Amino acid sequence: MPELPEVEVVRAGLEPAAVGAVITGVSVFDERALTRHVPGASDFVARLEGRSFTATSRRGKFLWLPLDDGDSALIAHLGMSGQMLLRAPDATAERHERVRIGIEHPVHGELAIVFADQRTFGSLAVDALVADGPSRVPTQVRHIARDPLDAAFDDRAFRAALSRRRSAIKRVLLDQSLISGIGNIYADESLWAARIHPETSADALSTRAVHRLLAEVRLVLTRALAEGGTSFDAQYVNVNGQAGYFARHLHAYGRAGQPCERCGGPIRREPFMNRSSFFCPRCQRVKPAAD
DNA sequence: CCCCCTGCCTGCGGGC
DNA sequence: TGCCCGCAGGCAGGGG
Repeated sequence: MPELPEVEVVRAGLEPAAVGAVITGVSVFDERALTRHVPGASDFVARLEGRSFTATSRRGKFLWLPLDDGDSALIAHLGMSGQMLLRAPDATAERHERVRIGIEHPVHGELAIVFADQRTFGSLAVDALVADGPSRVPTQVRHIARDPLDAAFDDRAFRAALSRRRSAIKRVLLDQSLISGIGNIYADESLWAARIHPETSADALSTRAVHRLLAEVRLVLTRALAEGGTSFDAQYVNVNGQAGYFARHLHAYGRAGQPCERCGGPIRREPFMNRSSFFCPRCQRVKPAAD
């Protein structure tokens, strides 16, 4: 599923092909892929054709490519099953192809950026860039917090925010307005690594436990990125259609009933926010470990 | 502000 | 074999 590492793999894959490329044509096959672009398909197309991409950027699970008008960007959110694929300009349609953006790159020549999405939770848009401190972000990204791999992420402010929250720590990790880029998989993996029960009240975590958790979040995300992300099925692939390899390194997520690799006890699966939490009830206690 | 809930979608696999 | 249903889950928006 596309969380921070997967979106970053896609961003990095688009970068060499997209930056400096001119948009030669845009085809919208399914308007549901433009739910984030309120003015509709014809406006979307008009704002892209003839423009060039000047960069690629990402915050949390949002990625965007600024345009050469200097004031707008193509933004993409992959939802659960969105894919951004680089294809030959005449490549046959993908199974769930929603949008195709033809580009001409000064070095790589003609290419197509294909947005395919089985469950249509993802979408594209052209959005205005607005100031956000020293940087500029699309308006739709303004409310998204910096992610834990961002140098400007404020650990102290995060800890202070946790101390004011009584929600379960896992729920807080999934709140993109507080810390972005973490989804169900990496929340479970980080909590397992930090030995924190997902239902622990955020305000019950010691300063030490918060630091441990942040360190594990960063380790998990960094390792997953190095492995090209987590792929369970065909839903997550990079821009060349290849799966990532981090699934083989998961310690908790998807391992219900299998032995915890730390203590040997069985990993438990529990319903959580209309999905599941995977954790080790023996080494992840509701009370944070006193260390 | 904080918290909680719902709607948005499709494909797959298990159960009968 | 074929049907039904549960499940996967990020995010926006609205109500309390």
